[in-house]
Amino acid sequence: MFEKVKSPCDFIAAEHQVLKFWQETDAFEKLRAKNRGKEPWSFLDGPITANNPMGVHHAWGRTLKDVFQRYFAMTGHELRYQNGFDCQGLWVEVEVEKELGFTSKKDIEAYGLDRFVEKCKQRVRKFSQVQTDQSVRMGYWMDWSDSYFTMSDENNYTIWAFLKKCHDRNLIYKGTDVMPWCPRCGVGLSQMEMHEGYKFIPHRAVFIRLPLRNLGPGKQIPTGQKHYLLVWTTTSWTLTANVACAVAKDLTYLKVRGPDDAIYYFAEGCLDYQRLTEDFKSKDWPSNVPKLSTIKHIFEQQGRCEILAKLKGSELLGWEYDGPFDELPAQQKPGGLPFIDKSFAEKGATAANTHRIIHWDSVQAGEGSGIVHIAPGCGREDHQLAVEHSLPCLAPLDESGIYIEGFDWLTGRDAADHQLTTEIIENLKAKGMMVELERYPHRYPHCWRCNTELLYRLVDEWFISMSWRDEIMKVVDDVRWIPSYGRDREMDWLANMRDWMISKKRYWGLALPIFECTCGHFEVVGSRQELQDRAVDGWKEFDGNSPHRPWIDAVKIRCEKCGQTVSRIPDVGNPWLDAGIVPYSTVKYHSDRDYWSKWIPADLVLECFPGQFRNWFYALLAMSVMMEGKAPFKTLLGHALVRDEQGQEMHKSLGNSIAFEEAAEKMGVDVMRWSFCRQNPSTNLNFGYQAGNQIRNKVFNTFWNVYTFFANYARLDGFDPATAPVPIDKRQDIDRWLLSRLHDLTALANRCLADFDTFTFLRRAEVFFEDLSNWYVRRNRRRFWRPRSSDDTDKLAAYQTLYQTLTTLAKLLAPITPFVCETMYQNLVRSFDSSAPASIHHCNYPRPQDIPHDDTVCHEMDAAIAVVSRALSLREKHSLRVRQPLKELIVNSDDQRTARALSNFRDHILDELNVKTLTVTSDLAQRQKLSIKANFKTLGPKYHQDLKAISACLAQADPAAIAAGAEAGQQITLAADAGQSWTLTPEDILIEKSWPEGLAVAEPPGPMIALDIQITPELFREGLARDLVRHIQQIRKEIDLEIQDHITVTYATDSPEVSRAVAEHGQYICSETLCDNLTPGPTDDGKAITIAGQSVTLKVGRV
RNA sequence: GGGCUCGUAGCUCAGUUGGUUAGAGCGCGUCCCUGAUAAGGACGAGGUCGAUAGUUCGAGUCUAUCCGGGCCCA
Repeated sequence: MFEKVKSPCDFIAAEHQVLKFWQETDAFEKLRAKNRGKEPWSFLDGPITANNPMGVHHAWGRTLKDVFQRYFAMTGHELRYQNGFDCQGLWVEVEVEKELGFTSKKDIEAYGLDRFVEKCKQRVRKFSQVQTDQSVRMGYWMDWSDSYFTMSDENNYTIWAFLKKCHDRNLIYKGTDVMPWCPRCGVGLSQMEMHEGYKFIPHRAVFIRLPLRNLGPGKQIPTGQKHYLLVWTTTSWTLTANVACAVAKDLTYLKVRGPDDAIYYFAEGCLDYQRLTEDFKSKDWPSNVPKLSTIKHIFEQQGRCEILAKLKGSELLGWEYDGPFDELPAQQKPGGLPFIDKSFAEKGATAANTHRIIHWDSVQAGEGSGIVHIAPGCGREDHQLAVEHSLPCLAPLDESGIYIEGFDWLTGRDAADHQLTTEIIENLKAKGMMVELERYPHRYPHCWRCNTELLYRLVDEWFISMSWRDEIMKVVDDVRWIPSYGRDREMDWLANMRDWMISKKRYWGLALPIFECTCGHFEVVGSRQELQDRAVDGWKEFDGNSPHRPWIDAVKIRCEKCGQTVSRIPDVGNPWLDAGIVPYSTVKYHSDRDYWSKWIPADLVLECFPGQFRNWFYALLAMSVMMEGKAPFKTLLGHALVRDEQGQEMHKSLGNSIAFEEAAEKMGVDVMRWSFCRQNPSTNLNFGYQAGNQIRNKVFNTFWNVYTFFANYARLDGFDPATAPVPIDKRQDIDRWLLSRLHDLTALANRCLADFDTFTFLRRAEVFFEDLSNWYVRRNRRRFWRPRSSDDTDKLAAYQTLYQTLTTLAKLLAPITPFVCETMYQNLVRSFDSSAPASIHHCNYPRPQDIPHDDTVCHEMDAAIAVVSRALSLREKHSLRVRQPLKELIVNSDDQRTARALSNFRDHILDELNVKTLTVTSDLAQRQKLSIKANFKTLGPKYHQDLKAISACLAQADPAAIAAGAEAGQQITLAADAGQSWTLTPEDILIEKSWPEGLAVAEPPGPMIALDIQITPELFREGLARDLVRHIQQIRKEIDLEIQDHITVTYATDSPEVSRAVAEHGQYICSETLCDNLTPGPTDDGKAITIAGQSVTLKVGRV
């Protein structure tokens, strides 16, 4: 027997009950057991960073992952259900540093690497547990005892194997490069990480003048003259490392007499250039920063600006100048600093004596002066230019952004210190080099973790050469990308990426198995065994520890080349190595190759795509191509970002982010899941409680209310789902219609979910709920209320139809909203059939072929609904409430289908519209009253005097006949009694059509229908009776009666109309309201109501 | 500068292989219904489908160019 169901439902409380139920009944394990050995369906989970609690944005991807896993389980597949945690890397270190109150790497070293790494591991364990608990709450079925951790030994050693393969192909190298560097983290940022932290902020920018030593070798500056290069920079600290200046050959430069009557050189295009005019208008422009001046303006302010000559950039090449900080020892150090180039050193080349103008294609006129200050130790392009033009490099900063030895008064100072910038500017002023100081806002990179402004440093790091990118690009087309432009994104990245920088000078992460000897030779160790075999020292200290710093650092090997004892490089690895190796490290690649082949390539990878084309997807593809020459997944589904309700990015600092737990307990997990699944994954999701409420009202309340309606009546009626089904042809058309719709939805659900598209499915499901609730249930309520009788076949048909629909619907939606579907299933199915699967998630997914479909009935219903909708519109237009019965609905139909539909669904249409009769006709238009008139305009000129007679004659004629003739374009002959006759052309007749009084008509487009809106006194009284019923029902509700309770009603009214209505329709009123006795009488403390302007007092009592 | 992507109602978005009158939700307005009821429903206003040109019998849909937004790369 069904349990009584309450409405509305406390969905959140119900979710907790279901969680308990699953846990107590081991539901997940039973599902696994059921599917073990079946065809595999392989999902590969991208590791979630176990560094913080998960947020609602994680829940999107995890919901989709769960949905597809559940679907493929219900269609009889074996799954691995392995969740992954990303554990290693700087992001964890940063959080641990915060916990411990550290501000620099020195703090970590002082604290002790072993303790620090242990703290990192603890943090990962803690948050992996938090995320596990959260995931369980959201109904994510995974084997939570078997999650993989990227910090595992297996994961780390498998990366070693990958790196070894790379090294076997000579792809690993150590390179120096200038890279963005976070002085706080003491670490270089990869190309991948750079993108995260650009911010529009103002810096102090300077125009300086650098005195020319000559105008090219041998061309002296005329005595008495001063010639300057005008140079501009936003990072004045880099001026200390200036080596050269760059111009573009083809650009035009001006020779200008400027301040101090000196000669200045800069690009012509810069003279009047309005810098950052667009940005100045934008809302991002800092309010305290004034608009930028043009060079012309600056010069004129300082005295003069007189153009003396124009030169091509090529004419400036080779000119030599005095650098801004040539007095620094570093500037005078042969070979540069700190990476001393021997060949330069031998020639005595210093930065200071190298200063000259070089060519660079990228120089443009515009921002700045068109003469670019080049500091090869402080900029990536600068460094490349230095290589091309054989310039020494000065790299002034250490890893904390502090000036190294050799920079005199700057040494030991922090380059990012504002005070230092001020001092540098003062210094330039004192040397007479300052021209102008300004504040210049620009997009400047920041560390995406700690928000520190980045610097550019010359460093040495380890790289994997990507010379083999073609091999990776080849497998990109083996993958199905959803959305399809993902493929192009990935290809774009692969075509443009630089070599992969894999080292980081940090502590918690993959220990790069690179051993570099002082002799220059380096080796890559490919496994733990290999390391043990080659260890000459430290194995004992290491053995028993995870392959992390500091323990791994103890192990030494012997250099193959020179025999020296060699240490591992201290660097740790890029965390995308950790995640990219997962299809190998977590799927027994090394221990069980058959198992691996069974699961890889995975059928599906599903992640949030922003960023991942250059991160995880890239690492997966690259590493797998290196390992096995193929892509490790077949389909990739990417989804976009979660925004707040207004479409703003969610940020804790903005106060608009929603914690997962809060959403779960306030909105409910099923609602959350629905909102994720109904979203087109390629567009950002605006997530919030208002949207959630909408979904709960629209979808969940509707679903629940239909379920409640069914369950409570079925319970009262003793409906038994096991009763032999009423044959489909013995059911009503509307039953066949509903089942056909269910058939269609089932087909769509299978098609969509197998194709990883929840969104199309759910949009259709929402329409289905509408139809189910607002059409099927509303239309069939009376079949369920009907008292029991000897022939209950029709009632049974209704129960069975709705029962099948609800149980099928629950199963169809079980992957999407596993909680509410489970709740319904337990009551609808399990309460009767203890042999049914214990959980809905153990059921087979519904198949369309098991549900009947009748095409004709669907089309007919569409036609019937269209008529109803038009008729309701007519009622609306004429302010006729539906409770007021009307006499007749006339539908014009000249096609068979509509006619058949109207006859089949006649009762539904009449009942729905509260109309007495339905007439179908093919000539509704004929009911229009035609009137014809003479067209005096055309007749006048023809029959001057006869007009009156013609007019009289037309008034006598049969309008229909005349109009028909005129419309057919025929000539019309009129004959008067007097014997006169006229021949009229169609234009001579004016035809006017009007509908008879009392008929409301909906004209084309759309089916033409008419409603007889004349309300006779009988109809009016019937309307009154219905109003009374409605009010009595309302009172029943107010005094909390059960639906099966009987009542007595006493009423009092002065209105003879109402009294007569009661007299005529008492029977009807009583049966509708389960009233045993409806009598006039005293109604003390009764309820006063007004119906149709008449006041009535009602008193209702339970029998 | 190059690549990708988007542009449909006030807002958020659907719109299948080109095919009658371009849809939904929210908001707004006017009502209705109520034995699903702390809900629900109907109707209405609101659109040059970013612009222009082209292909076609027919373009929101295909092509080209331009304008505007976003993402990515340089």
